[in-house]
Amino acid sequence: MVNFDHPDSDRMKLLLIHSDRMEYRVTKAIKGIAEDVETETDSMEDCLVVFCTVEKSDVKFKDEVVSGCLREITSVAATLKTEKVMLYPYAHLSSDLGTPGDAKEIMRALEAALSGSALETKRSPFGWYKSFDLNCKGHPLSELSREIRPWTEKKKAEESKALGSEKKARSSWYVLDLEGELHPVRVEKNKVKGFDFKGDTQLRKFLEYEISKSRTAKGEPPHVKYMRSLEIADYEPGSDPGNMRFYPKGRFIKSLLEQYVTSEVKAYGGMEIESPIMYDFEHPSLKSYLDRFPARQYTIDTPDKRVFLRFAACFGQFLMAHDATFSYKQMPVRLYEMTRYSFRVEQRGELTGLRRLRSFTMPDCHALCVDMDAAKAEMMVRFNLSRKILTQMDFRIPEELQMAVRVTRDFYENNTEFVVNMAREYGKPIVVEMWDDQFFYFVLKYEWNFVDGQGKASALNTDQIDVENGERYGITFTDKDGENRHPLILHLSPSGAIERNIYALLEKAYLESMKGLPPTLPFWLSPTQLRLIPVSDEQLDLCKELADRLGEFRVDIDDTDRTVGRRIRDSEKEWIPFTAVIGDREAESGNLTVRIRNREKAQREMAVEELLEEMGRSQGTMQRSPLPLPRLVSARPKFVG
RNA sequence: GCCACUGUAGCUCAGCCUGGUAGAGCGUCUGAUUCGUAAUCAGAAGGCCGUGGGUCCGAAUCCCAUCAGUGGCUCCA
Repeated sequence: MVNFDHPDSDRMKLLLIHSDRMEYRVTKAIKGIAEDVETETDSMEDCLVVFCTVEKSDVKFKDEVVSGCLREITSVAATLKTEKVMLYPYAHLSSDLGTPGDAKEIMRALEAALSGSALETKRSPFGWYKSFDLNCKGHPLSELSREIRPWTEKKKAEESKALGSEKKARSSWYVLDLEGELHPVRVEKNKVKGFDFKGDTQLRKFLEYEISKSRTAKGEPPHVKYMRSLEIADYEPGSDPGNMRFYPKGRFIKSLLEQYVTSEVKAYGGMEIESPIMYDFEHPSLKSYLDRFPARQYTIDTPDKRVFLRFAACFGQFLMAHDATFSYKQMPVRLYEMTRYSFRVEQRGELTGLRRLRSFTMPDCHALCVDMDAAKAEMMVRFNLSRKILTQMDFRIPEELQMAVRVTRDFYENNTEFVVNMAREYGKPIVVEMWDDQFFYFVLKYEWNFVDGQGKASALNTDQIDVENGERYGITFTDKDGENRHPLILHLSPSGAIERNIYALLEKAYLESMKGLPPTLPFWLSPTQLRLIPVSDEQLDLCKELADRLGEFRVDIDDTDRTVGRRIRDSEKEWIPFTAVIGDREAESGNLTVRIRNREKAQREMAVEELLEEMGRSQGTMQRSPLPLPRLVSARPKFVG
């Protein structure tokens, strides 16, 4: 389905002949479409004759087609060392012609463009039957055909336009401390200078990653092995790179995270909606938005049009907001969607494991605000929402995440107090990247970044103050004075991509293991929370009873025909937080001997009630969900190795 | 997207340099074992050597292309 090029029929076709002499004579006008002619005959010597056919779909991308043709013709002419070109409209290269009117327009534009270059150009008239004499030089390059793909041309043009604006985006880097002092930072020998990090190596590493491009990575990131050995996710060679498969345990973890984030955003006041994943390239609002960015969308052909896959929920929510009626009294209006999926065609070299994907699941919550004061106040509400969500996912804030604010100089100078206050709320110094001009649709965005063991930084949450799209999408609200105004829009992803949360959790576990602690997942996300191991078949029924009694948690039973030691090992390799061996002793006493992961060789005898309490404390108030796999380990397929 | 490296059994890898019958451990299956906190024993099955071309009497091995993965660069709405 995914297809970057037009189908074969959707191409401007050129046939190029390197000729000693070309001469034509008009014979009969075709009624209704013939151009006026000044001369009935014309000729050219030692030239490149270009037969051109304008196809139906070229019409949508006239400029791109003309510039593509110009590029091809001038390049061929240069190769052949000729400076003369004869354009010859030739309908017979296509079975899907454009209209004569469009064809004439494109032909004329092409003629003008060629004349504007160094080439001497003639064109035979459009809409006439003609006779012609043409000889061909006959050398290997004297007969060539070219196809101009308007879609590709358009993409190239968009890319260069957007990349151009990115290149111009010059920025300065600072660390903002809690006293509100802005410390300019610079790079010397791959080390960041200008601020005393006072042992906050993660913040220092983050800055080094951001501005000094220093990379300490060796080998693949550790989460890749974990994601496979824990049967969470895996590469899918049958898809496009960056599109992963999720095994039952991975789907389960992802699903719990999705449910949790959604429940928090709803509690904050986000109205959950659902929007299409694909959008029309030719929709005017979308078009000008896309022009802002390099073309990194998946595109697909529908039976009737060419569409792109969304890269966030912006379009769906903005188009919905455009048609909604609301006033300052209902604001801020908060729209929310857990996008499964958003798509970005990230560069091949940037795709590793779960850190960055081409299809990903991202919560996206927009708040429509009446003015800048309201936007700033709302941003702080969401700031705390993000903090709660990421804290519950087990990230320690501010220690484990590094905050960066990207802001225009103008906005910073007028809102210094606001930014300083954000740093204070965050609880430690933050990185500030300041642009001299506004290149994107927002004047301020912040994000919290996770720095992994290899020193690579990835943004988790982010929120932005968007000053453009209210107008671009024609979103309006009625203000107190009865006037219609465009809202400011906040773009929040309170957790960032869910897949990236899993990446960060796994990398965090690896960092723990480097300190000599067993790697773990948060209790509430562990697919199995308690494993029961019957010493022999005789205890299997007792295990089933116990599993039922502990049924508010996810309990499974390793009934395989292996030694106890081996089953303990398997349980530890699965990172199961609680493991209990059930033998005659337990059958008699009614108590459990529980092995607790994440504590130094903790092995305790406890009553069932005690264990329930202990697990209840670990669970807290977090989402619960039943076991995603058969309760008996012997009944499970193995998905990886 | 660019440069480099890698691709052999479900998994991890040896074999490739120097072309000539495809190997190990783990996992799986079968049998034995009913076991007390990180690997019970024995046997068997399992391979278009990523894919497509080329060179050669002969290719896992040499050459080209392509796909996939990894590192670096670039990039990250």
